[in-house]
Amino acid sequence: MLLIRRGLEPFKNKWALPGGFVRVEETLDEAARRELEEETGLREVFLEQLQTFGAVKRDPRERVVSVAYFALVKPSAVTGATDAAEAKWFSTSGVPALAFDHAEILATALDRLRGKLRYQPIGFELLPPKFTLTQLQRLYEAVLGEELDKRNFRKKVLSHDLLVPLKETHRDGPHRPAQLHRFDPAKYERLKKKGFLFEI
Amino acid sequence: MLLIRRGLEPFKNKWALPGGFVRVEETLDEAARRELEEETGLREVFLEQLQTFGAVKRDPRERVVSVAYFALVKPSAVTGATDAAEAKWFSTSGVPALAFDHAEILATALDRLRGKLRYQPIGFELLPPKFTLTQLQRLYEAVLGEELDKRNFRKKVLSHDLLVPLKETHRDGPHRPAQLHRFDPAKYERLKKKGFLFEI
DNA sequence: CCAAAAGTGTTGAAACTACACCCATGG
DNA sequence: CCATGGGTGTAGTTTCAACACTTTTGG
Repeated sequence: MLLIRRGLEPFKNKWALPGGFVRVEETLDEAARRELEEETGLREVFLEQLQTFGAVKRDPRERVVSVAYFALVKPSAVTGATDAAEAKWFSTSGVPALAFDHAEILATALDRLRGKLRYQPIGFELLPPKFTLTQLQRLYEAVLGEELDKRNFRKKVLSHDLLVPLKETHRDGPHRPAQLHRFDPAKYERLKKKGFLFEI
Repeated sequence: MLLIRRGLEPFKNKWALPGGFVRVEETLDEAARRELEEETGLREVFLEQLQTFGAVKRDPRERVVSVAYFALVKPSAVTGATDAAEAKWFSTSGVPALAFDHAEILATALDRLRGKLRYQPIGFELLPPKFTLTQLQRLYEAVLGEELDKRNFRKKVLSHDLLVPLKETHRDGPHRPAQLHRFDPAKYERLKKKGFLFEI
């Protein structure tokens, strides 16, 4: 996940989720996209409203209600040109103490991601356009936090008839090169809309 | 669903979802519970944040962001003493035109309810403490909008080992009386917390 | 005795789990 | 030639869907 180090009080020098204020003339979704682009330079990523946090004292200065969003972003795609003073990618296992109630927000986001991954094909947002089945499996294992059986995983994924094998292979070290795949865009969109039937 | 008829402009005399403003010294959840109690007199019901709606012109007067909640309430439990000038229960099939973007909010809530019903035991919030398996099945059919096979439904529900058959029966017309059941509270709470494993 | 809802089992198909070996390559 | 990850098939078990008749009661 992408965190920024706060430059101002309160919680000065603590890590926090990136965020900002909604403008009067933009929707919540637009505000989230704008902030994300300011932080990462990325557009056109998966972005979804997570939940709204409204505990009374969550900001010690005054009452603040935050509408949290979560985006799925490939770290490799972030070119480094960020808005914030200091921004850094963290893995789910090595999260530092966070400012405000951001730890709670993060936990909620992870729960949601794990839940969604099981019945929606959102994992693919995190992969490059061409990928190997092993990369896809590693992604699922990272998010779900458990190991998956290689043969069963492949059977399941391929049974959805969503992946197109490419003519290219991915060479990576002293072993047999891996078949590259991409999504069938039409089928992918249909599944994403309907939401249904993924489950690994 | 419970709708109220608006007494003031804008959308005067249109039906709308019940709602109100969050106070500075209360959380969002507290505000939702307070409003619900003012409308229906009910406390201790299932209540969950749905989503936050923030389109720019959703209220023609000024910019308003609404944090929508949905509650599961037995209409029979509402004693009639409501806050609003006119309140009425509607079925999902006979919804009138709604004020603001409330039709969108309602559609979102129904989607969520249908989704949740499949993997969380929330349907039970809508039943009396003692109920028959047929009542439970009717509830699932109403929410999911499809007919279910009686034998398969019973097998599935009973397999969760969540229901306790009572000594009483439910007499209701010229036919065999139905066995009444209640939930095993401990198992029910555990399932509700964990969320997992329901699926009909 | 009749109408109406309650209650109950089986079978074939499909999906899931567990599991072990050969393949192609770079060094 | 060897170490490394890529790739493949099967069998036993479990779960799912489809389907029809008997039971108990009130009128």
